[in-house]
Amino acid sequence: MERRVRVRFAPSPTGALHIGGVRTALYNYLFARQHGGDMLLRIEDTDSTRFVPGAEEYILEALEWLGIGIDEGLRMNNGKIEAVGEHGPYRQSERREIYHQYVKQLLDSGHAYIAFDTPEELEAKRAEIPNFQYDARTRLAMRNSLTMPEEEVKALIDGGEKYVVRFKVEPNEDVHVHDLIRGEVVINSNILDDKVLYKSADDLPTYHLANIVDDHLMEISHVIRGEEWLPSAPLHVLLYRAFGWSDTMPQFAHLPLLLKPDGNGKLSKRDGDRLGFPVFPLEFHNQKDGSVSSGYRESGYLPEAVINFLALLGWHGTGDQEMYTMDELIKEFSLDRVSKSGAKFDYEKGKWFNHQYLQLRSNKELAQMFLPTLAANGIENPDMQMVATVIGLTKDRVNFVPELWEQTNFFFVAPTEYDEKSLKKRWKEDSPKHMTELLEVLESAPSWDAETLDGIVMPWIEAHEYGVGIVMNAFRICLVGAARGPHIWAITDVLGKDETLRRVRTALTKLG
RNA sequence: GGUGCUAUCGUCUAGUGGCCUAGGACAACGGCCUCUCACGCCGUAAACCCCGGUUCGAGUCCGGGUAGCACUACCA
Repeated sequence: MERRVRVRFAPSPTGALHIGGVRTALYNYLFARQHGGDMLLRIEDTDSTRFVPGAEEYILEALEWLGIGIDEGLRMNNGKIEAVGEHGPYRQSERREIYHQYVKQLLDSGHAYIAFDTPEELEAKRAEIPNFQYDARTRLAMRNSLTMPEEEVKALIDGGEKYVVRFKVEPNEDVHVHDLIRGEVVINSNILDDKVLYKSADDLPTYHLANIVDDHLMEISHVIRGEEWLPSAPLHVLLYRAFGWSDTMPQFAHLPLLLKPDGNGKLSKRDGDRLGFPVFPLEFHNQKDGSVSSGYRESGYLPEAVINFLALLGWHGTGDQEMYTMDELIKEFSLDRVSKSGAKFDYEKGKWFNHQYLQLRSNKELAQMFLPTLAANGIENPDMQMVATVIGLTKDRVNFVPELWEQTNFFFVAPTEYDEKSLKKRWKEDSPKHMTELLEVLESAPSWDAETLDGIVMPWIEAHEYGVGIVMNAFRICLVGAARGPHIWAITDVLGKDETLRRVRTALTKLG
């Protein structure tokens, strides 16, 4: 009775893919891979009014960047969207005909009915009656096929009257939902309303109907989605039953929500710019309202860092391990180790993860990634060997690739001014004298490498009792422009003899 | 308002009745390293929501309370 594991990620193309959605996709992916099953991607675009152009491409591109592979449905292939699989189409807007027959099935079996109440009428009703709900207690007082003669219903439809199909929820029944994370959840059907399943206005089903029909037809075995869906899970159970699909109903797992780092509530798309960190994987240019939202990729995040960070927001392995590769996650992940409570989004930890993964990347690779930042600072066609070297010297002090510039700028551009604080603390009365003498010592260096320089400079300092700190810090200011940076001989090594001496002379002129 | 879910350091979490004088990580703080700034290393501070019950024994099980969150659309 073991069923092939088939899971799906089914976003709506209503904008950029929220980071919480990314985590849902990730958990689905990990679960599928672990069980040797299939990960499907389906687009749920049944609300034509909320469609945002470019959102679909964005979602697919984001998943591709993160390494969340799609086995079936829609996916990116060389920058183009492709559909793979035998259960298509994978866009709900292209599945109209499929839904028609299932709407009819429910209508014919008496599990659903046609309703003509307009949105305005319903709004008025809700204003008039507190806590109004379209259900077993009220539907007989509304304009629907339960209260109107068959001929009238037909006449209205033929006359082009807009209508919806509602699910007929039987009252007072305890509906059981078995959740893989939360256990048994019981909800009485009285609190469920007769949900709209289909709207004739745009000839499209609503989420609930489309979702159940598609999951059934696509042979989904496990529905792993956000906790916001838990309240409607009983409705879905009832729908499976109405269709006669109870025996193949997928298992449910409702994931804890991602919460705002400050205050309370679930993390929303707006929190990103408000709190100063991205809530989207990629930068998104909303073609509908012209807004631009920052993304993890553009902020300098490595995909593996985002994956690791997200994986641990709501899930934890058996030990104290924090660093996980995707393969390790696939091996270790399990739904019963997913937390039940919501997780506040901790951006600081995300930065730490990126720092860790940055150290794992090769200097050569990082040099390539650093190119745009260099270009932005006027450094074109740099010596890549040299770039890799300076990155090796400084990468352990940054969290993001672009931050490398602050650490390495002096390697590319000689200081034109000198940091005042450093000067005050490290540039002493004797410094000009020391630097002048140092110049001579360096000139006489038989070769230009750390060992040699250290071998002649240190004894010279000692012989005159100048103090290592005093001399070296002044020297550092000449080369860097401030009291910071890697080991001094590492700097001279990259700069070379000519440039090193030139910088000391310049400093001598400027600082006196 | 109704229904549901949840509840361990500031944050993410470990903990499935004795191994818990509650462990790890991020952040914070202190120290070490050192020519500087960092990194790194070492250390410190920091939590079982409350009240009952079960039990020889409860962070862990049960009940109640409280709080937070989600849902309550012809949105997903």
